[in-house]
Amino acid sequence: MLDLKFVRENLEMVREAAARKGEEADINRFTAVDEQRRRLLSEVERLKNRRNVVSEQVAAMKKSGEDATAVIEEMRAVSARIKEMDSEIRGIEEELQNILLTLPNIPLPGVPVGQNEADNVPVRFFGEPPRFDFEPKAHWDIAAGLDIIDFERAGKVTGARFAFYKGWGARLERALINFMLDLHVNEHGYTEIFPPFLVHRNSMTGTGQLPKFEEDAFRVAGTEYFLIPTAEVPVTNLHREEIMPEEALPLRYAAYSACFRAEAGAHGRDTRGLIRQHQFNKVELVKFTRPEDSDAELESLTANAEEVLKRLGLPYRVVLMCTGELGFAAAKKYDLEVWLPAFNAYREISSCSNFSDFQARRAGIRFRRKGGRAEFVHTLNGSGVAVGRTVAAILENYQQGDGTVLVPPALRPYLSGLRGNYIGR
RNA sequence: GGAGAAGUAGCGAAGUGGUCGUAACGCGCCGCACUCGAAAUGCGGUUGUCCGCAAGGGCACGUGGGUUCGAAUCCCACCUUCUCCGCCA
Repeated sequence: MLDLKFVRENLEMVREAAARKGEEADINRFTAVDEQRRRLLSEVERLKNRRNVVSEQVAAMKKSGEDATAVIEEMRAVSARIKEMDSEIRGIEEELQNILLTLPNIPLPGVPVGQNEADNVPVRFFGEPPRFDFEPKAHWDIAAGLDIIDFERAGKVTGARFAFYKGWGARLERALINFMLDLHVNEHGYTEIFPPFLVHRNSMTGTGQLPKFEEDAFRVAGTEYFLIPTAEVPVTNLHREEIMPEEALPLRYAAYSACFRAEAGAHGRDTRGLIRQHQFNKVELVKFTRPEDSDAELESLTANAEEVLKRLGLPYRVVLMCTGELGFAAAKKYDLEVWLPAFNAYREISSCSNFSDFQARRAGIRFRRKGGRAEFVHTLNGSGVAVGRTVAAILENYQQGDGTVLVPPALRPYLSGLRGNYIGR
């Protein structure tokens, strides 16, 4: 959410920033509602001041035994009018709040202006796409051959876009979660969090998933609980409505969670395999920083996520997202894209974003410098990394001509009982 | 699910219809004094937010309603926490 005063004073910038993100900001309606609110507010405040003054007089009159009936009668009318106006103002303020909640964050300087994927800027590459002396298979075919992931039965039991992991498939998934968490906690200095997988509507609003994107989330019928689309939601909201001392910053959390996404509007895309599931596992990195540190912290967060792919020996590239691809809440974003041989392309496996104070303002997350006023923190997060897509990447990049899959060395300590370093031999 | 208790500033806590939330008091924090320095001590300061060019004013005692000329204080509903009982992985 943007600051009310900031929007009022920078209408053109807000409109432009939204346009560059490919969204529309209804500035005219904002201005109309904002002005109406202020008009009503000064009027009702005058009435309230009168009520306060007169109430004091009533007290004094009663004390000295005077008759206050006339003033009380007058105040009855004033009070009724105040009640009417208060309710009108409440309606106006709700509308204003709803407008503010739908204004997208403003991109940071240095973010390339562009409309779509084509305008993103690759900033660095790691590794080489592997060469095969056989026709490489897609991960779902490899998995079927090894009998380690069962999509068909998941369709029977739950529905499309779900999977059963089985045997070494399940082991591989669990090994990756532990490998990633250990790396971030032991070597990168993050504190491990295991969050709730359901959150209340307020938390979804705090991080920006609501109110605009409700159709992308799963909601538990008859409740205000939502299945989390990412651990970002519970972990960022961990410090909602808090004021922390400056020394507490930066806070760095690493959280495993299952993630649930309705994938509305993705019908027909990535229908096979692990790339786009309704439920997937992810290790998420979340940071709270002082405003002046968020830029550097985004770089280190991205580097931390990259380290996962480096150690697994997976070829990838880092892409700086253009304004049109930033999404609603981000001010700057890098995507890590891993090489998938079956797609003959790089595909997103992590998304690292700086949200500046956008989420902090929505969620009321602040800090106080010594002797200063409370300021909003900056929040950042990034996948460190998506586990299902990592499984896909390992299966495809490490597949062998005989249908087996070599396990990357970094993962072997997490797969006790594996004979000969290959799944399927 | 049943019974009970509680939600006030960064934290603890007082305040039960009208000099008052610039919220007593304590802790913490900031400044000053004392000190070679620190501790201890003393003095002073320290909520947020909104409207307004300003002067000034409004709002907020978990949330939302209600009663009243006037509510932290009375009434209703809801949320959260705690204690006991029941159930339970």
